[in-house]
Amino acid sequence: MATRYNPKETEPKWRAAWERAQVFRTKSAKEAGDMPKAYVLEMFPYPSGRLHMGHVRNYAMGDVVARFRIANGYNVLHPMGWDAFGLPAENAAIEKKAQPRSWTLQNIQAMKDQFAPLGLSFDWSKEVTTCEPDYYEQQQRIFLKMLENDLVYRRTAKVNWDPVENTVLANEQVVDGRGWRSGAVVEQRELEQWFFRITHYADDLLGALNGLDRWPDKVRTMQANWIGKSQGAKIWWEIAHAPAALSRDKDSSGRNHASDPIEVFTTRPDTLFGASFLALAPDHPLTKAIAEHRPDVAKFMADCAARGTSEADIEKAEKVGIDLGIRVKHPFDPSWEIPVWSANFVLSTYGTGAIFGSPAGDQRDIEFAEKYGLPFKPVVLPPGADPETYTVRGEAYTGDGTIYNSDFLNGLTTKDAITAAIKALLNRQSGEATTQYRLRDWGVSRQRYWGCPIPIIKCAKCGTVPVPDDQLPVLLPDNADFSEPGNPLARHPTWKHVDCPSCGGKAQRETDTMDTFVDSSWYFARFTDPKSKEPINKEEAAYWLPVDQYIGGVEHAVLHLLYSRFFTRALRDCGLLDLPSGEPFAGLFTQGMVTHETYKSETGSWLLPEEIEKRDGGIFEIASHKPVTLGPSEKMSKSKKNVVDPLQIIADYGADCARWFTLSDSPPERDFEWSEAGVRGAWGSIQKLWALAEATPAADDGPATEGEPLELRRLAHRTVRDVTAGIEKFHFNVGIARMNELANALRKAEQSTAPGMATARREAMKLFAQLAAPFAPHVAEECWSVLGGAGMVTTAKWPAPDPALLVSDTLILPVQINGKKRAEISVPASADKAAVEAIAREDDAVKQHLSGLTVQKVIVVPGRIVNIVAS
RNA sequence: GCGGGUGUGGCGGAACUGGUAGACGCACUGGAUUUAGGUUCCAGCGGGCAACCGUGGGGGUUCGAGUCCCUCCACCCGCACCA
Repeated sequence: MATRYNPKETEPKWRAAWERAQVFRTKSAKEAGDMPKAYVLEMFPYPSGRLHMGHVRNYAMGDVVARFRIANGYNVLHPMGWDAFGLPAENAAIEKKAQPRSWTLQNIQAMKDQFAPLGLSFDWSKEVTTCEPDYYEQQQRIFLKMLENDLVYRRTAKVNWDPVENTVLANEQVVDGRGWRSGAVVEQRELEQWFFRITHYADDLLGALNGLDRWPDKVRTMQANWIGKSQGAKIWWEIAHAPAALSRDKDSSGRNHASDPIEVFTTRPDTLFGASFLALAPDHPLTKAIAEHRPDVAKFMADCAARGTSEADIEKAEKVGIDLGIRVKHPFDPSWEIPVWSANFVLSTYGTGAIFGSPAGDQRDIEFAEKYGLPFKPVVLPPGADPETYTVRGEAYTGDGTIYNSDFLNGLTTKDAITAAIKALLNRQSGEATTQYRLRDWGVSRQRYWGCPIPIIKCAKCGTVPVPDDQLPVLLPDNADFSEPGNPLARHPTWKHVDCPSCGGKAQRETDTMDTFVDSSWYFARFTDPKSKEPINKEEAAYWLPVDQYIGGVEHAVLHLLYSRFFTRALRDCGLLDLPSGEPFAGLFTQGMVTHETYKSETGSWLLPEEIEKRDGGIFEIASHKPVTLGPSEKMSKSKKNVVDPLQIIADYGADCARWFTLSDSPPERDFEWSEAGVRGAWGSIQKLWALAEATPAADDGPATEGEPLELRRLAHRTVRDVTAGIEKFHFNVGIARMNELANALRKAEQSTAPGMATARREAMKLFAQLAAPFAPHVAEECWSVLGGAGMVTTAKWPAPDPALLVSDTLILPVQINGKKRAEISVPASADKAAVEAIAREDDAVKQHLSGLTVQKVIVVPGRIVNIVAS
């Protein structure tokens, strides 16, 4: 008699069995012998304290890959850890009067308990927690090593300053020019900040993207755009005339604004003869210098600084500028004087913060020149245009063409003119070829408590002094005061006061902590030996890295992945890591989000999925029986209440069902729509798998070499082939579809009494259990056990399809007449083209369709199709 | 504006290098089992009475196009006054 599969009993049983047998324990490089290795990693979570469906989907995918590799005889590293520093802990500390540390550690424990029932194949002995001293001590060591190697430096930089919170805000925390929490208007402030010299690797980070052939193109493109390489020229414009009031003294950077040339970057030196003006960023040092004696320029600067930087603001912003009263000499004609303006559309953060305007060839320049009546002429003649009549008004021409109106560049193509112009600039020592990047150095200073302390001591006498190695880690004090805004470290009564390691005098600690992106930029290397006394165990890391398969959300496509790629290069060049390529992740997969329908009550408030019911073709609120408005399926979020609690699903249906469902239906890279009906479908699949196993005969009944039994075996082996390929290609949904087909066939086979069918069913069912194991591991173990499989299915050798069973002796071929399918014929697999054609011509349906027609041509594609062309 | 992606039944989606479009699942319909079902099982399920028509629209290459080429449209994502 069939029993119902009960995950509540079965799932804990098998998790305990895996634990006892230590099946997920990773072997070290030494222990592994000649086993192939596979490092499978999902992006580690922030310990919010609450597991959500996105986690389930992410970790279920990684688990399929990891379990598949284990079954294929790989030494697998599949670790888990916690990205545990960051703002939410400080917010909790403020709201709940808890300490960030205890709040975080509680959350970690809670989430560990929530992860447990999923049956994931983690080796918990590799656990890493970034807020623990054993982790951040090593991060401080890395920081100092990078400082030694000139990959870390300090400079003043502009930051978003919240005057109420007394802290720096990340760009993401500035909403419409105001602090996201305080609502205060954010100021731009100059602060001393620590930077990682990521730009040192800009070219390599860009070039090496080509080699990452197991990364999504989308992510590679996004990174390439982010790095933003452009080739062009620097041009030095000699000052012809500067206002008398402009200071003749050198400024702090050693620049004399009244006489030193203005440096400009351009990608279009070919348009130099079309120059109409120079424009400086409003916060360019020269603009500032002028502003000191020109109130109108000072006001212009202030207006620009007050203007929002959001996309919408930029869209609307009109181009405005102000003449600075300076004139510069054209590099190719010193008698030609060009006015220098400051303009709001010039960014101080890109290039040199100064441009030359060539209005006929640039849309921004033409708008600016026309607005202020600055004269200009076209210098690029589009193909086919008449030089006598060609004019440019309103709309710039940015395409290629022939250079004219341009002295020695006349007649050259755009491309040749660029080369010629750069050569001429070099000869006159007024410019040179150069490459610009959009990428900027990574500012890591945060005026925050809950982060990795920067291991630096500031001494009035000795400057910035690294904390000596034997004094690491610089521990966070555990009695931080969050009762006032600002950085608790900076106002802590004792923590920051120390003696200078160099001179022994009174000194102060750096009170900034590191951006949490630093923590996640090297954790994958730490996982290879999380207890190491070195930052990274070089031997283990050399064995395990790069990560063979990394899985996570596409929201990390740029920052996290770029920072990590930088870090592995920096670690390598500091001698801390043996990874010649510098690439941390050989394979990357970015999965989609989990979405759910949204529901709104009559009163307009959002409703939870469990607050509604669907009946009679409508949706109603359970409490009030009133109709509910169905909204689009969106990413699960608390604010829209379209969330489903994984713990509840696991309690109701079991982990296998939740895993199976999140992996079915949608391709993993796309969004996945959670639905109650879908879970029940998955529940049915799990029950069916168990029912089929239980109904499988206990003994063979002779050879299964013909008829239905043979067909079943063929299907089973095709399923092995297709599920294997599905896992390797991340087509989990297709793999599950193939298994459903096998399940349907096994169900049919229960009705058959053909001799050999018991043999075929036993073989097919065991294969099925093995194939299902990475997806639904608990029920697969239970099936394997009832089928009499040896050992555990988790460690059983992954099956290989029998090639003989992947081919048939007879084939069903479609027959087309003039490209339209008219018949199906059955032919021996061994039949040659002529024989297939003969069979096709004999077919009644074919004969009928050919009556009255003359056959022109017959195309036979062996094993595929027959197409008869007739008229 | 630049870059990337997607478009196939009522829905999610299959379809290897061009070769039977709609696998598998959901929803729905009919039937059987059951005291009952949000159970299980069986069957049907793109449109059209049919010839035929159908993979966002239009054109093309081909014996044959969801797949290749041209063009247009819609939606999504990333970046953005980047010189």
